[in-house]
Amino acid sequence: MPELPEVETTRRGIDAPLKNRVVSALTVRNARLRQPVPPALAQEIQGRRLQAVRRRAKYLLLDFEHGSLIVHLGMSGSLRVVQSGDVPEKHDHVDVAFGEVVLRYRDPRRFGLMLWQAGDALQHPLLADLGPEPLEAVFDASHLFQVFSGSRQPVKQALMDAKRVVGVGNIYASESLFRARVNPLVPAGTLSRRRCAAIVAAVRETLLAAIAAGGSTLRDFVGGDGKAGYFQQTYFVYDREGQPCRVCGTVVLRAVVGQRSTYWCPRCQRR
DNA sequence: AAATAATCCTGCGGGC
DNA sequence: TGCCCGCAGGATTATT
Repeated sequence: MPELPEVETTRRGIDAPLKNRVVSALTVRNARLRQPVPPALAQEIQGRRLQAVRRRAKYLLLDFEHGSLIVHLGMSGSLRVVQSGDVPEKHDHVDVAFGEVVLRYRDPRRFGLMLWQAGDALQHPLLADLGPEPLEAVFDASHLFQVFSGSRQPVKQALMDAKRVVGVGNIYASESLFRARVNPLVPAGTLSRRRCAAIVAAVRETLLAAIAAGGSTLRDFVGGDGKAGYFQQTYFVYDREGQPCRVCGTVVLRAVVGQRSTYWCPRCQRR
């Protein structure tokens, strides 16, 4: 499911082929996403030139000079660049045509979003209150220590809270805590600054490794026919309940924390 | 105020 | 084999 690395890989995949092209048409086959695709979207973007594709958290921002098309892939969304004339399939809900080149949005579960924000995209209510980007310098041990202080939430859950830091979803929360050797059930507020530093480093490593893996195993975002944007990775603990830890061989455990499956190695992550 | 539950939706795997 | 059930997951909203 698209976590930050998949979204970033998507951004890189679609930016080059679409940048500086002018929108010729918008086709909405099914507007019923998590929120409806705005009826006025076509008139906002038609005839306008795409300046760049940015990412904030797991949102993609397709910037035009007067505003941005905000896209979220939800659980099952993907974007790919196809040729006009390529026949859409069942869950291909939206096409943004740039002449012969078409950005095609597919989302079987329709948890995704496609919205318009005039002016500065970061002012949109969904984006305005987000925490720092995990790959930027403001996300550091002091920040994490500060936003964890006083919290009795399990650190795994706290790490997934977008007000504290964005872009750490369920898979990479477990993976990052494994790398940091921190037990996911430990209350966030009890972690020392030093252990917060370990988590910060681990989050960065985990996300960067996943982005690199996405880059290297990239299923073409342009043309082709595969599942755009998803890449399979080898995980340390995620979805490995009952299997041996890749580091020490101890059986990986699973628990539900804040309604989400959480995986860890009880030996590598003792506290 | 903070923790927990429910919600949106479809595909898929397991059990019978 | 086929059907039903439950689960998965991101992020918001409602409820306790």
